[in-house]
Amino acid sequence: MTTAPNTTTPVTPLGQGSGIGDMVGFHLQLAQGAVCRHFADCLEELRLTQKQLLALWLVAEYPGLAQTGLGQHMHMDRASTMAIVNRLQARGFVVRGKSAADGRKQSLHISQAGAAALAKARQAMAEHEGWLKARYTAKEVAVLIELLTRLHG
Amino acid sequence: MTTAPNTTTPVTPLGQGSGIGDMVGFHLQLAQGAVCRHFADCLEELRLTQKQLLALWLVAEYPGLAQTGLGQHMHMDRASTMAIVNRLQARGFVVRGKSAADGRKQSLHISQAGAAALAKARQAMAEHEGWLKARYTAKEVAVLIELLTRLHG
DNA sequence: TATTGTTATACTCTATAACTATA
DNA sequence: TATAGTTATAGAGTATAACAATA
Repeated sequence: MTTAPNTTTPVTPLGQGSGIGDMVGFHLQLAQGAVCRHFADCLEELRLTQKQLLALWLVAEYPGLAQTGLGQHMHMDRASTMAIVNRLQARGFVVRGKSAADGRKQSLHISQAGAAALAKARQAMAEHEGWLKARYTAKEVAVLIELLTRLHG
Repeated sequence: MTTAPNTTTPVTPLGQGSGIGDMVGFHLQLAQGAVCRHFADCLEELRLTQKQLLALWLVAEYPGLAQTGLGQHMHMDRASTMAIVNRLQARGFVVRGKSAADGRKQSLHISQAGAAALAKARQAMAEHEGWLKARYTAKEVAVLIELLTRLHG
């Protein structure tokens, strides 16, 4: 037995019928998905994902950062951090060195090629963030960032 | 040549030095990651991911929904939707039928086991959302949902 | 021709476990 | 003992391409 077709079903992203629209988690998930897709379009040429660019950016900002430190900044465990750094290193964007003070730790640095890629990525990021922020006022952007920071800060 | 160790590097999630903290996309990514991890903890017993629960919930809310319709609600393409529905079907939570009106379309329905799992998931979701919303006032929750809806709506 | 579902394939991210080395 | 890195492995999600069935 089949029911009526749903060609007339309204495509309201998250309906209010059963409280599904009241779940912040679902809204966050869909918003992140939309932003991630647009990010991928903007950085298609550089072939950098959100995670990869964030890692590259952080290594540039904190020269000599260890992998565990990078993982703490990005809220990732050791194995996940390894995977990201491996990809950046394979493309020659990041250099692994030994920490002078603690032999167990890595000392991550951005390479010349990495710095060049980061510079290009920053331009693409500006376009991407412009698209994102176009739907907000400056004050709303600040509010959104503050509210999101309460979740990951 | 190695640089100084970074044991003293402050773990400020997104520093302000190079504008990285001004990127909404990064904040969104980290927030979604944190929420996703807590979601996984709360729904560990049911072994349902955010995507799987959202799909199950939508099928329950729109009986007879086709896979393309489900994909539109969740902003996913056909192949990605297939993967989600396959997992739900493999666990007996969702039933595939043929649409009576359009032979090309599926007619998705929730099963009895799926409804039971959804009921349990709703309780776990309440705990999860409570944890999430504990850091906001009711008005802030409404603002956050509205701002996120502008991204995926 | 266009749409829907399907399969195959590949890549990214995530996580766990076990191992090595260093503290 | 604890920490940092590494490797192997597995699962989830995402995406593209090609194909069959139906409109």
